[in-house]
Amino acid sequence: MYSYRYPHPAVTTDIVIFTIRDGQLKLLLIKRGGEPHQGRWALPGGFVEMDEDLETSARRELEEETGVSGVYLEQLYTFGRPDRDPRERVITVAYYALIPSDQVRLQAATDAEAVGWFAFEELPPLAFDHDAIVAMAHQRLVAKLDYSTIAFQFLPREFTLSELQDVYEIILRAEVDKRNFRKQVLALGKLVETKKMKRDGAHRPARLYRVKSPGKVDIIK
Amino acid sequence: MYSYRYPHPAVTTDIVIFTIRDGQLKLLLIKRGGEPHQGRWALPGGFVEMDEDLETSARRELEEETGVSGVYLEQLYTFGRPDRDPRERVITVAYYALIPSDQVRLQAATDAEAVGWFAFEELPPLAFDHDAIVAMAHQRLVAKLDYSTIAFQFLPREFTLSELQDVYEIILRAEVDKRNFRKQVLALGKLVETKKMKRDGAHRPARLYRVKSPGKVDIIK
DNA sequence: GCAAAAGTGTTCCAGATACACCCATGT
DNA sequence: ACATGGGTGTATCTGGAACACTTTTGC
Repeated sequence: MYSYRYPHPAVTTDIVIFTIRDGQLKLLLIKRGGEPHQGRWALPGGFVEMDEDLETSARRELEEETGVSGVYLEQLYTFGRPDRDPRERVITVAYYALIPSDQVRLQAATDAEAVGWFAFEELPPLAFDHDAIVAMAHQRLVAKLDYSTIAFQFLPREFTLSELQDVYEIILRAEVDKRNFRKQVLALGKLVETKKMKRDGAHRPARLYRVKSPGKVDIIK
Repeated sequence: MYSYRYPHPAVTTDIVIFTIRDGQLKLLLIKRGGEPHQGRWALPGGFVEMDEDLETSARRELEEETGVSGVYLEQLYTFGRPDRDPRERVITVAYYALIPSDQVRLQAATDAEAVGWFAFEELPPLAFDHDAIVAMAHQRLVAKLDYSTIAFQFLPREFTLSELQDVYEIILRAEVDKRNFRKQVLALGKLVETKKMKRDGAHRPARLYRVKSPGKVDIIK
């Protein structure tokens, strides 16, 4: 037992994990195994341990659910309405993560019945206030697409410009002009072309590019 | 005594309170009355009560220190390094607030030796990791100046365009072209002119304006 | 009448937008 | 040979930047 002179809230981290798969923006949810909201889908997350940093806690949860590490992770917002969890006062520091589309391999989740990727457009009802967290994460993602190089984080180490354009079109839900897109993205000077080409069908092969400083997200406006 | 099966961190809110006074960007600090960091300057803040929302907690601290309410307040970031407070694990949800320059009247602080406004450019050494919090708040403020109407929050109900321009010049530490500034700010359609003029010296009186929706901060880009 | 801040338009430039055809490949 | 996605350049538009003089007041 741990005792304090004043009441202390519980603190958790929850993570909105985005990826792009099958031409859709998807996010990872786990089915809750216990009460409250048993059987409902929820964001992966858990209690912050006393000797770990908030971001460390989020990365730990992320790795437990997806097996991935070293991906882009950013603190989103802290949610603390007193009634957001019926058990006790729980304040959650929400993060969001972007997983390259080739690194998606789910783990057997420890404390959840099931894990699944859901299209952002077709989410099931979520536990707690997780719909508000997801909404804010999506808003942040869309905003950052515009003024940062965050989109690169969805792609594998080497990728074609068309694949990069797809990321933008899927997230923005809008078509992008190919010539302008290539001009602008190359003008950023953040990409280098490789000597490799990608061949995947009855058409001209596409040049593969990679990011000059992978993992780094730059502000570009 | 309050007991838990697992250890719980303490949670506080700290507030970076900005105002503009004497042609300078200033922020409010309190001198710590107790250990740790006794006698050092620190951000106002305190423990979150179990039945209050995080923003409510921040507003309560704000009102205790400055007597102001109803001002702009926004969550900034949550800081939770395990060693940021030597007493126990303390996670702080940082907010920042903007006080109109005519509403500054300090209260007798309850748990602090002294309270004072400091120019942002000449801050004393701060307690805990408060320098990092202040740096992030300033960065956010500068960024928001560019793509939102946040600057209006520094001004009284009625103000001149020159006063508004001063806010930008002080925060950006750069001169702004008067004609372009007025053109752009009026084109936003967020201001209405009043019939009043401000007379304050041996020069032409200035038209007073007010914000169409005070309290509201719009994204403008 | 002079000092001091308020108020006012136009030109220029750069970056964003719109737009259509040829290329390399697999079948 | 044809279907498929890859790759490329120019003209136009628009919003931002630069820039100087007249007006109204208090003393």
